[in-house]
Amino acid sequence: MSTVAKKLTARAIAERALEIGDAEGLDAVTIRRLASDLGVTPMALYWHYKNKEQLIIGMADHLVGGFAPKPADERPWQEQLRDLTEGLIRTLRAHPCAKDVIEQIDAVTVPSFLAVWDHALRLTRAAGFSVEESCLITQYLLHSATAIADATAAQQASPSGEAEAQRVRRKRLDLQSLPVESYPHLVEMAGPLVERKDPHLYDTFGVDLVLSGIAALAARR
Amino acid sequence: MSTVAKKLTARAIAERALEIGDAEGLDAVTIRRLASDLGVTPMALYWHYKNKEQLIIGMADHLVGGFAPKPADERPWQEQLRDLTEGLIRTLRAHPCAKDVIEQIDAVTVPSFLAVWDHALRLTRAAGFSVEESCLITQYLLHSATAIADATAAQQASPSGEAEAQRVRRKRLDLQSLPVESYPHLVEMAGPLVERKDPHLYDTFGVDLVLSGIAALAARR
DNA sequence: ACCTGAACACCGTTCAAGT
DNA sequence: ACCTGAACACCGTTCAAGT
Repeated sequence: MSTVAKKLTARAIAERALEIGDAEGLDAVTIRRLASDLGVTPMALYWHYKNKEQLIIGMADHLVGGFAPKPADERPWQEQLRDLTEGLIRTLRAHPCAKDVIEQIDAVTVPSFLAVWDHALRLTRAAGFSVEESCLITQYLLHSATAIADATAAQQASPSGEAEAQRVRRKRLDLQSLPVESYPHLVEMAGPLVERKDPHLYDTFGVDLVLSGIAALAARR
Repeated sequence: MSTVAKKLTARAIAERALEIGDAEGLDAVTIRRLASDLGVTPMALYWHYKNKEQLIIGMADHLVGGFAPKPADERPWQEQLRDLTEGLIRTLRAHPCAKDVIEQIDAVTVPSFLAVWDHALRLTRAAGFSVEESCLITQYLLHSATAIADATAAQQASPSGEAEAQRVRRKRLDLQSLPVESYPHLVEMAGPLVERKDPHLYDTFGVDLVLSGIAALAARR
């Protein structure tokens, strides 16, 4: 698999793990599979990561490592927070397995994410929210960004990509064959519910949804 | 383990799986462990669920089966949507493993969830949103409700509950020992970020956050 | 219809040993 | 410092067979 015999480093391992996860799903990222791809013994990986949890943290770190929030400036916090959110979404969207990676770990353990989070906290504090409220809002923001990025990410091929398309068709048929009198809206909206989402709608409408909620609460204090 | 030798049904299996998941985390829910708890061979479960994915769907179904949305009434959609959201949160909060269960499957495959979803779609349509927008909003609502419920759920004991408390203390110390000049807010807010959340704050502020975002977008169309 | 037994092809991880 | 080999204690799942 590895022709050049690249040097085995924590970074190289995380990169290969992300490639596998993006192409075949996070479930395919296995210590043994990863080692075999890297032309090495499974145990070799334990030198660089103490266990699989640390490896996934490494994946997350490499994932958001590509994103650095702009430094603080003089614009209103709303604009800066939108910038941050959109940047995060763009970064996460580059990796189909981003959502699964983020879900499996605690964001607070990811080194490269600390700067993003601190920045977000500064903005919500500047908006007038309390400490507890800021914690809630920033966690909520991460959640929402992840969901938005995932809904429009490049198609993730569980097995072959063709099998995935098959599953989508199956699910739409399941929805459409539901009793119309019980679930009128599900039947009517089966297509949009199940198919790949329009990135533009999510980038504008989705981000608006999240940020205008925050703005509304900031305005009423 | 089982003294009464209860009849083995899909329902009994899902219930036991939820008990294990709530007490020890979803990772502890294993076909073999579950079978042993039920006093039966692992293969016996395959009669009732075709594979593990179907079992987890069964768990989700049993989870939200305890919640039925109130029938449509004449109140404004905002109030009805808030009712729905709060009901969903209360239901999910009863199970510490609810979040992990929901994350592992597609909500559209959970029978008992279809009624909830159809109801939510009706309300967003009534609010004037388009088909695509309604899909986005209802998925977003499920996500947010799950996150809110999880943040305030009964403590989930990974190993013993004591080990979990240990992890929390560790993480707070990690945050507090970060360089203050680089991450001033993380250091300052280490406690609130890492500790169990105040249910009241999440129930009011958190739900407000989500619903006021929806209301704001509805108002501007 | 409902369950068992044995087997297959995997996992993550430990521990001692090599270089 | 960095990697290997062998072993342990698990997984989910299939398939044939029992009642």
